[in-house]
Amino acid sequence: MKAQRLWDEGTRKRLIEAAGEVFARRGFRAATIREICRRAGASVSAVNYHFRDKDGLYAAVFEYSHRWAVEKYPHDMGLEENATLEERLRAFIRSFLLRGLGDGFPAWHGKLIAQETADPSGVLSKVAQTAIRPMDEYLEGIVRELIRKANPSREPNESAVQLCRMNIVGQCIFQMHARRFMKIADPEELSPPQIVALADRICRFSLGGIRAIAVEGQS
Amino acid sequence: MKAQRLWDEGTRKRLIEAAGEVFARRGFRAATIREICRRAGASVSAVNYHFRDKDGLYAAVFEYSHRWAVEKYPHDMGLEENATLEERLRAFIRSFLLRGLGDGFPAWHGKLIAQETADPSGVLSKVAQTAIRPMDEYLEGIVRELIRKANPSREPNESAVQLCRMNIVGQCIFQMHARRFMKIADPEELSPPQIVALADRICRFSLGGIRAIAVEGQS
Amino acid sequence: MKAQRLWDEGTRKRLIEAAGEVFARRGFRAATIREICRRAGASVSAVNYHFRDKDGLYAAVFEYSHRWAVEKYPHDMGLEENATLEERLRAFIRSFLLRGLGDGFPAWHGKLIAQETADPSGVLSKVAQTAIRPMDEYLEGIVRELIRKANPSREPNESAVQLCRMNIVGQCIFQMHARRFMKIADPEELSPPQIVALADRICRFSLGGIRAIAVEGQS
Amino acid sequence: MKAQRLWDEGTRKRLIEAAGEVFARRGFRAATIREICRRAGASVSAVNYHFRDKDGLYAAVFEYSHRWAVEKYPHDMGLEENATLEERLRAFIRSFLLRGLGDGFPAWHGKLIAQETADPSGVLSKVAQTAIRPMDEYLEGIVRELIRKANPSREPNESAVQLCRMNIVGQCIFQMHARRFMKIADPEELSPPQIVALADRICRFSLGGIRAIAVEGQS
DNA sequence: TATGAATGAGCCTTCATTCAT
DNA sequence: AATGAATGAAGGCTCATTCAT
Repeated sequence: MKAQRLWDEGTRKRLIEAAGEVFARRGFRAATIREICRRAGASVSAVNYHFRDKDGLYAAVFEYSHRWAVEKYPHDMGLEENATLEERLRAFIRSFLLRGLGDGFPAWHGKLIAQETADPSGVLSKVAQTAIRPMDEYLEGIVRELIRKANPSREPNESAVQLCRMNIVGQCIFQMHARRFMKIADPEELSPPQIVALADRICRFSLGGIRAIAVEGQS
Repeated sequence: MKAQRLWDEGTRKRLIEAAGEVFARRGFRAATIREICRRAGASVSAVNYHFRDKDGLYAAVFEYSHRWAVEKYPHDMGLEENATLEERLRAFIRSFLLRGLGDGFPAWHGKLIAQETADPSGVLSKVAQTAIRPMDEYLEGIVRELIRKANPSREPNESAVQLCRMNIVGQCIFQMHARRFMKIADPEELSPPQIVALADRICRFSLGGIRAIAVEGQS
Repeated sequence: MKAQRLWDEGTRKRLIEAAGEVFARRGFRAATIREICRRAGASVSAVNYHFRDKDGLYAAVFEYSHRWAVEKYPHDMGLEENATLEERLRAFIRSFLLRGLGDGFPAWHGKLIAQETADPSGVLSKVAQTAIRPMDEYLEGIVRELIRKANPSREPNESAVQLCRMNIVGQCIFQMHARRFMKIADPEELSPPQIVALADRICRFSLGGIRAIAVEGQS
Repeated sequence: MKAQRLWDEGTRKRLIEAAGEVFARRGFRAATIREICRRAGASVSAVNYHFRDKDGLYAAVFEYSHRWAVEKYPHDMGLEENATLEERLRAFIRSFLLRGLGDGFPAWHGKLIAQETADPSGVLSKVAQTAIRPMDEYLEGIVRELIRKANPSREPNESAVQLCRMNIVGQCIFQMHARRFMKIADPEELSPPQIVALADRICRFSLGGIRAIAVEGQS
């Protein structure tokens, strides 16, 4: 009976997983319900039945992957309370990249966000903000403190904080896009250790950048 | 006859310019021939007549805007021969951003590249490489020398060079995307001076990042 | 067990009542099972379970509302045996209009017939005839006698009888349609007294018409 | 060349004519673009190309048939200036019925109006009013004068005028519907002389009705 | 050179229906 | 007795493309 129950929920779940893969690869607009359903082994009407809309399916996928991503790769990656700012930035970048690189559904969420960044579907007004805003603010806090620490003599310039935050996010998202665009690395995805190593270098780069920005206008 | 010639090129040119605007704003897939032709004041068949394909039109637009962009905003922005590496990096970022932010057709090319980065159309296999590779290599050279300069004691690590290059490009492209995604800035575009100022801060950030990467593994 | 029985009939009955409302408002084709079931608080399968078909549900609704209508508004409206022909015509028109105007389920039946008149569903072949034919014949008898009375010198012309009958029905049904089509009256339905008053004027009009037809060809 | 021109316009025209037939028979909602295009020997996209929408096609059909109907069967049917009120009413009813009974496209317009009366498509907000309102007002004027003539002692009661007008229209429209609903007459349509004869009897009936209403409350 | 007419493939969606439980 | 899950058929619409002129 339980197996049955699982199987009953199976279609819905298979639909979400197939959709996650297709949306992540093609983006919202270019993805077609037909392809998704074919992969899921379901009829096209199934989407309408379970999610009402293509929009509804997209929102469901986003929410699903968001929940999953936050659970598996929290922003602080399980850091201890007394972690340094640098450690926290590194953890953040690691989590961000782990969510968006690699294959399989751990990476949907980041890819969806990357897609959404480049070509907003307009579907995710509320849900996307609830997913993205906290992330932004979390990063913002770290950056602000890093700037303050690098230049304690004055209050962090707000536009400098925003600039640094965007630069960091930009570097990460570009990694997600670049792997499809340029054939820099093979089509094969990065392994988690490779992703972590990449994250750490981006962190190092960004720390250097933040400190340079922090002392802007002084030398 | 000359009038004829001019008029002939007129339709073709209006088509390209209208297409540039639409492709830049919507991306290749979402752009429709109808909208382009409506803007150009031409019939839908005109595209197929002049460019054979939607693909053909896209390629033409890309090539056109590329030529235009390189001419108006060369990589080195007219720097003198004996300019420092830092000055050359700053010039490069300025040119990159000037090509992709702002409105009007000076900004098509960057926006096309940004779109292409996020959602490759698959149309630009050859032509895109001819446009993008040289740019990459030019930047690569600057970065390599900057790393060498920051850490003359050893030969620049190749992967470090690539990383820094991608980070710089990522920051720039993100600026192009972000303005549509987040409502950080109004829909109104940045003015050239604002773009230059932004470029200079990104340059400062990147120089800090490059130097941090250059000494990686040493301290 | 009795509770069970009641509940069983409850679902069926709620379905019929919800369907009556929706069919009356939208017509057979435009009505959707989903809307009906939503209103009835039942699952969509319930229709197929209880009535086999959308057709079956429609037939059931028709029969139900017919039975109800005849019971509440009989053709003669409880007239005495010795009522005059004019009184009987007036009663008939009153009952016809009371069945089709006004809101709530007393008015379903007339509205269903009005819909069916304008856009036959093809579902009600037998059942509809059993509902409509007697009504027609009843009216036919009244009309025939009125013609005979108005012109006793000759046997009523059969085509004249049919014409008058159709004219009367046509006037009544048009009242049902008109209220939706023209904004003659507000969306708000007529009260029973208003309906009766309207019926009486249509009766007066029709009596004048019948008499004019009765003497056709004589003056 | 002219033949070509005619043929070029042919598709659009064939579409309108096929649509007129289908809309008249099935109503707006039940009619399908596919059936229309099949009959017209055109692809489904042709509708979109020529009329943008199913709505657009419907509006075009309505306008086309309206223009045609008014031209062929004007309200006054070419009556002379000094025609009596009775003659004018008869002419009106003749034109109304000639527009809606019979087969072929002379009868579309009336059938469309009959359909629209029973189940408003919501498409014809403006165009329908321009077609229907004048007709209504024209009839209204005749009816008002007839009432005044039948009872010169007092000003015609406005609600009486409306009632009579609606009764007349109701009788006519019912004739259009009835032929499909009841099998009173064969599926074969009426010939023009039969239609005229029918119209004249309805006119006689209505005159009797109007006079009865005119003296309402006096005897 | 340039275009209006027309098309076919494909997309999303709705709806009545069926089936296993 | 009743239902949730799932489906197939069909509908309207969009879009890039072709063809004759």
